[in-house]
Amino acid sequence: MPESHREPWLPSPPLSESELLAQARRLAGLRLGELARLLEQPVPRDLRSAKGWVGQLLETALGASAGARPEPDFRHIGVELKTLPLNARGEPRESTYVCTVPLTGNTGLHWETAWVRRKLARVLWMPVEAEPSIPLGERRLGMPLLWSPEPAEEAILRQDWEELMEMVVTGRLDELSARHGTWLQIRPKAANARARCHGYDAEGRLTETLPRGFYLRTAFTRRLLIRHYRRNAG
DNA sequence: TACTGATCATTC
DNA sequence: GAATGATCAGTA
Repeated sequence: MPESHREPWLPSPPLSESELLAQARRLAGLRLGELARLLEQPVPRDLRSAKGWVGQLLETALGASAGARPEPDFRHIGVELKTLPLNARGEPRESTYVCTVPLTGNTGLHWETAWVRRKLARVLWMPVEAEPSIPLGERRLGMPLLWSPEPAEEAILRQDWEELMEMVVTGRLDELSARHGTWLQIRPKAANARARCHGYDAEGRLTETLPRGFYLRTAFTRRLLIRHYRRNAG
């Protein structure tokens, strides 16, 4: 993060993990309004019509590749950026979107090559205050965490993924709900409930269905925070 | 009040 | 339309 100056600040993509982490650490403690001012961006009145604003602000500040491409945010170093909205107690307020659920083209798919696994292989978590009572521009960024799943964590994520994808490939889309999965869940991911994409029904026929995404439950990210930020409690 | 299902903005 | 960034908001 630069000292206060008057020229536009245009961060470039980090060349290494350590460079990315160092830059992220410089952002810790900043308020969103301060960061927005450095990047010469307006602060929305609230997030109702700007739900992705915080994440996109951080992408810009850290030099992530913009856009909606299905790639890691920092492609050449294979790191995904995730903001983690925290309540007043320092706990995650929301689940974390991971990626779209592939409803077709899943023949021969394995965990080892699954997009979920690749996305979660290396994540830069950026905690950010998200109490509704705090004006958006006043909310502070927390200390980042560069994270990879531990083997025991990945085993459970894998189990969740395999159970969920088993329902997808057998066409039991009507049974798919957010209630399945220990840490990973599948929920709607669409502009609205009328949105449609292709999937398979139980008879193996192509059908129209609601687009869905993989999400990490707050139980997972809460545990992650405890383990990495509170040694005495972890 | 936690959680699930719904929704918003933008890019490709 | 499908992917990204997520939070909203009704209800169990």
